[in-house]
Amino acid sequence: MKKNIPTIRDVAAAAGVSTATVSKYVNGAQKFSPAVEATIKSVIAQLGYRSNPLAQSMITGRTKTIGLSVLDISNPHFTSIVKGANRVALEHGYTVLLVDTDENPDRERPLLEALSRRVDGMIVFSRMQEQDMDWVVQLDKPTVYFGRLTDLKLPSVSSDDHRGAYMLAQHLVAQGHQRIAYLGFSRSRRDQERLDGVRDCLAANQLALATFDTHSPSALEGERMCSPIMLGASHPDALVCYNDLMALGFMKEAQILGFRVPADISVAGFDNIQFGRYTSPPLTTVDLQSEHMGVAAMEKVLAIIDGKPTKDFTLIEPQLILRASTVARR
Amino acid sequence: MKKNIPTIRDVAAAAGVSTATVSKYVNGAQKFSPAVEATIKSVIAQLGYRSNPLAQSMITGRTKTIGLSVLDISNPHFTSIVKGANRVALEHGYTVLLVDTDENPDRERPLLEALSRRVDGMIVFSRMQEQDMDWVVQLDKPTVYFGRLTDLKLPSVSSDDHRGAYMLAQHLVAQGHQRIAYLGFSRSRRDQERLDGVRDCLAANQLALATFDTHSPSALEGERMCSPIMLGASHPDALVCYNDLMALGFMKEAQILGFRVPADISVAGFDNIQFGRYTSPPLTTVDLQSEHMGVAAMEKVLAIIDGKPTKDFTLIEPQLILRASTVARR
DNA sequence: TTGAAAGCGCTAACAA
DNA sequence: TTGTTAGCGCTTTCAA
Repeated sequence: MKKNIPTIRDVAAAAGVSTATVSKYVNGAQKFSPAVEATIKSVIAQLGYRSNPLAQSMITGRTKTIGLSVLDISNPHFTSIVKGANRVALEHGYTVLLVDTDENPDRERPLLEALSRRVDGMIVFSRMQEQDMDWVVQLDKPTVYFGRLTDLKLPSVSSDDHRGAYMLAQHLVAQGHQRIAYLGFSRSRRDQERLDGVRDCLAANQLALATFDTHSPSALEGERMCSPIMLGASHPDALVCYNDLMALGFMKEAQILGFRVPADISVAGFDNIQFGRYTSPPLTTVDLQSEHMGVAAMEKVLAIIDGKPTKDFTLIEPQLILRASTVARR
Repeated sequence: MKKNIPTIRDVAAAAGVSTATVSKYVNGAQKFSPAVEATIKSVIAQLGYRSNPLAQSMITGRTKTIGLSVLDISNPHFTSIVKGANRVALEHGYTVLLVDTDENPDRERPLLEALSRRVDGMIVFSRMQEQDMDWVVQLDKPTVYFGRLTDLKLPSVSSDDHRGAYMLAQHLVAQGHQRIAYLGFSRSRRDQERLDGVRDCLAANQLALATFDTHSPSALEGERMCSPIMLGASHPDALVCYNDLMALGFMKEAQILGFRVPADISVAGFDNIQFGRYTSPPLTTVDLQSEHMGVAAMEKVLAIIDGKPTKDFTLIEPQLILRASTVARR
């Protein structure tokens, strides 16, 4: 079953032309005499020749591949990002080299360093501190970063987490909630923005904020933190979770503990993952436009590669999605 | 900011040795005199040299990359497959080149043909008919296929859908359900197996099966099909859905229509996606071991590449996950 | 243990 | 329009 894959030389020989001519024909680089064109065409068809992208890439330095690094593909937020980015890549004739760092920061650097040599550009979602990421810039490869950057000179795409959080908190306050709590994930960069957004809004309304933290941005952590939050002397009347996964876990556990959502406690999250629609009650959330973020990031990195103009920073507007997991208190 | 990336020649020159020596050193191909080894080592560190994987690949013909093609990355079933496959790949020093065909069969062939030249092996989840896939074999690239194959000579990994469906049906029958229906997705290969599994079990129990079909394996389709199923002269007392997404959509819509799950109708799906735990009621399902399928497929393709022995066909045992969306009728 | 030399399959000047 | 030639950065005989 071993086939001897035909090379450009085989085609050239069989067609009685030079390899350069075949190369130009394959790349549609110019016009040819009808005779030559016909011969080459038929020889290629007959031999089943296809150019070797590796050899091609080595010379041109372009791989038509974009590296995309995410923290955990099984989190629907990242899945949507991949979905959006992949669609745009495909439309432009690129493929996506996926890297799932599995929430393991130690993996990121070696993985990305290796990646950078095999792709034309990269899109990076990282949990590293900004000051620890200078090496990414040194990689000297068009790279788009997810999130806000203060010093690092990298183009980026970010959701407006502070704004989204503020909007959500504003809504909870307007609904008459008095004892609002935040269940965060402090290892994330975005956690602080969300926390600040909620806190700023509550402060403006003379309300205090209780905070809790988790070890991972997962439903299981939401479940685990439920009893500490709910079974104290008094419990919050509204809980903002770092993301929808946590909110899902929390709601489930709260119901097991005998609490009613939203009667006893309103619950909300971030991301607007599709599954928030299918819980009972459906989940109020801040739509960070994950898929759009993926689209924007891919468009940006492709623009950079093509030398087209593009903004250094793209901020994506969040949207508040109101569902039945939050309810007016008066 | 343009850095002149050092090549093996730069290293050789700076170290006063030949490129061949550097190459051997980098690949740890043999022993060296301490002096040479030390020099090369320090020069490499100083120049920040890293070998160009493209050039390397062109010569060796190995890219350390596995292509993985799925139908829709936003379906958690596929997400889990990717997760499992990616983990194994990483452990073996490989990366995953992801292809999301977006449930578009026309895309598969060109995408896979292009992919095949850039990877050492492929793992393919397809919606194409077996007889239309001979070209995959012709690609002459180690390829593992997801699903059962009758004629095509390709190693494969499959869930035992018939078995899982039978188990689920058996359970529903044992619970005393009399009017069981199946909400399928006939475009999928696996649909027939699941349908047969349910039907075989019901036939063995002298029970009839009503069937319905959908256009896509999605929650939205589950929602859409709810009224046709529930608002006829009589409705089923149990519904088996093609997958969990459909079941989630169906349950939500049924509740909106005023039905209680499982009191009015038991509902079950396939895949055991993590979100089935967070609905009310939580979803009974057949765990097809998606992540394990990804692991098995990646292990298989790597084994083939390494020339290690591996079975042509791996069948993965399903597991019935009982939750509150199904209930005894007597 | 080390190096010289011949490519891998292709592209990119430049000439013809 | 077509061909010649010189590599891209690396590995791999084979000889020293």
